[in-house]
Amino acid sequence: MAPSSPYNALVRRPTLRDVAEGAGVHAATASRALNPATRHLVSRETVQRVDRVAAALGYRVNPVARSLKTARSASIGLIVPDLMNPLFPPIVRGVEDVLLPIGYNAWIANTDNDPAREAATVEAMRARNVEGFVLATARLEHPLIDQLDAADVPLVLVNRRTGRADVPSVTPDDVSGVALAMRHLVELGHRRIAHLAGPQDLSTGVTRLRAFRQALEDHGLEVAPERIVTCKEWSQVAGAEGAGRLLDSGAEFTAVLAGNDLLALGCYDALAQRNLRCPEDVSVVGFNDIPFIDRVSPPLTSVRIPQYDIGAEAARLLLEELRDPGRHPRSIILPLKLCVRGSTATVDPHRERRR
Amino acid sequence: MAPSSPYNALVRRPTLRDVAEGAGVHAATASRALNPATRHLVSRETVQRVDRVAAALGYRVNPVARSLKTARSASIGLIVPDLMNPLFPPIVRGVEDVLLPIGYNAWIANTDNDPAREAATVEAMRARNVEGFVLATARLEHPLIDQLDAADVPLVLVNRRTGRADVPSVTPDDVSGVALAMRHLVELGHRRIAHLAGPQDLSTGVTRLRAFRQALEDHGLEVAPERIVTCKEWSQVAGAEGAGRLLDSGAEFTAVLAGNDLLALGCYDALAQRNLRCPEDVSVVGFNDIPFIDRVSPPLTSVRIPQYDIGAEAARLLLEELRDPGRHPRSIILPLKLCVRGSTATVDPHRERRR
DNA sequence: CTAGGTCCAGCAATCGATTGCATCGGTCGC
DNA sequence: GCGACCGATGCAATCGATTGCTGGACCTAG
Repeated sequence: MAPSSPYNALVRRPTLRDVAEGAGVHAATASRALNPATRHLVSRETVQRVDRVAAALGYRVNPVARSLKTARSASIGLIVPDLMNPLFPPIVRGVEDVLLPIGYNAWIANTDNDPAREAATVEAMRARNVEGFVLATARLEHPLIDQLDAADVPLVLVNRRTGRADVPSVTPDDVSGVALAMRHLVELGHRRIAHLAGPQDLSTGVTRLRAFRQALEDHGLEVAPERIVTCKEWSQVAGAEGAGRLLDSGAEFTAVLAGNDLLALGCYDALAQRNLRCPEDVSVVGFNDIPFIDRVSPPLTSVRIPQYDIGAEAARLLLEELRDPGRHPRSIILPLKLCVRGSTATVDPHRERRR
Repeated sequence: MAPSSPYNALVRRPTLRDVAEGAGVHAATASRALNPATRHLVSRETVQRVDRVAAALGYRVNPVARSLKTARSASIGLIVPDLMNPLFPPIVRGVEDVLLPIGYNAWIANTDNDPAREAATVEAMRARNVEGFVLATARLEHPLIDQLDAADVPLVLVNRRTGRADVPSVTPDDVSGVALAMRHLVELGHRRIAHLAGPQDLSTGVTRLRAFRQALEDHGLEVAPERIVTCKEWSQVAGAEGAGRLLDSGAEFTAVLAGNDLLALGCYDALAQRNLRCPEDVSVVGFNDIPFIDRVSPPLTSVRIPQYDIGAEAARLLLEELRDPGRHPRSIILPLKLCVRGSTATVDPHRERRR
């Protein structure tokens, strides 16, 4: 159907001009009548007339034109490092469930942990006038975030934070989470506990490691450097590799606190490869309590993070920022709880002596 | 900083006019010089001059303005029913990995299996001039898809299809997949096999059920209606409920073919609740081989779907459609293979007699 | 020497909505 | 009875890029 078709008028999306014409008013008046914020500038009857015509024609504002004019978009960018990590989908849901009902859209993007891809995505979204970002990709050193913050782009970090101070964020209370896990292990009789630490360029990795050390001290246990191994990334493979190093190093321990669930899974692999059993030989605790982690074998004892709430709170925080930009940045720390499952057991005194 | 700040010129994103001015040409010329498709209309030197100025100013085209004018957007919509289902993230990745390198963006959205939310999202995306859709939400009866198709919106369905014929799609070869799974069970000695069927308003649910019946016939086994139970949705809860009905009905069977992995997990739950063991008492086969399903207990034997490839192929198909809209719709069916794991075992002749 | 053609670049309209300012009729207060 | 004000609406510029058309410069062929 050629654009010059006589039926064109019927096919084309109605524009504001069509509505205005139908209602016998100027487009400006129609615009004001349709917009709740400016409706009061237009007489009662005109508003009704315009509304009726708009409904009859099935008029919907063209967001592209509006966005060009207003430099806004009623949408925000939601950037996650890796959608395949089960941690993130629930966060996405939380964000969406808060934003969608009030007419905001969340544009989801995956960076694949690639800063270049992240920069490109953020740039593309900014060019499309997104009004702010929820970022789940923060590193301790994160030039892009510094730059966005400096440019006063509304921003909320989730899960992880950057080294810079005052970017609003919603994060789990990692310190308490580690403390919970450690108390659990100590109560089971473990004294020599190892830590599979996460990447040390991420706040979560650093914070959990620090909290691990602190917990050891709090329980009067020795802080043995050989029981701490750092993994390059939050993945099962890296976890297996790290746990392998730990096991092969000859370090003595009866339990492992893994920096997150994927590392814990990797730890399972390393144990199995060496014919060690969990929890009989080594207890393992994870972090995040990602979906389905209660179904692995053995079911992983893990620190539960309120993933959905993190997303929801982040969305609310961002909306606050959008509504009143001058406001002092606020961060939220959400409480955690420990889910005890089959991967942790009391330490076997016999084995304990042997190892 | 007020918008009238003297530094405004430095702060503001450079526009095409700025570039044109800097290069001493008209904006139209700058536009043509910058656009590869129209570059040939401009003299060599002018192109170079404009390029240089654009680079110096850090000019980037405003996609909103361009989109308003051209009614295109270099982006497509990617609609999934439920991001929390681990099946979908790999598909998303596949789509992104094909589109991003060629300058297309994928706007991801989650419908939460809600047709209203889906319609709203699709409408919002169309209003933003997305050039096409990859839909993972197809139902057999799907008015929205019919409507999009009728409006000649470029469309590719993934994973599921609609009842209407000629919408291009990329789907797994469900029939062969079921055949593989069934042959495996038969080879293990199973003769009485039950099916936890998926929703019958989805092509996957229907196709797999039909293939299940066919496989029974092919192996000369009885098609016993009491061994077929339908689940309302693809979820663990629905699977547990369905398997519960199956187990409590008194139907006799030694193996269950679950319509997908989540149903299989639910089946595990129902078995555990009744103190039945898998695979000793009942073998279970899943479908999709979602991430981590090899880690559950027992590791699930499942039909592997090339999830990433489904996404990638869908993106390629959509690009083809965009490049030459007249073309006849083409669909792709991807081959599957069976991953045999711990949830299936030879049927125990003793138990077989007993049940 | 001129008609016709090619190449290059500018002009101006356009996409669709928003918004500061002007206008106009009418009311109110003095 | 007149200026001030107010409420309602229209006018026109604007956001930033694209593109059909026009026209000038220059070349070539007849």
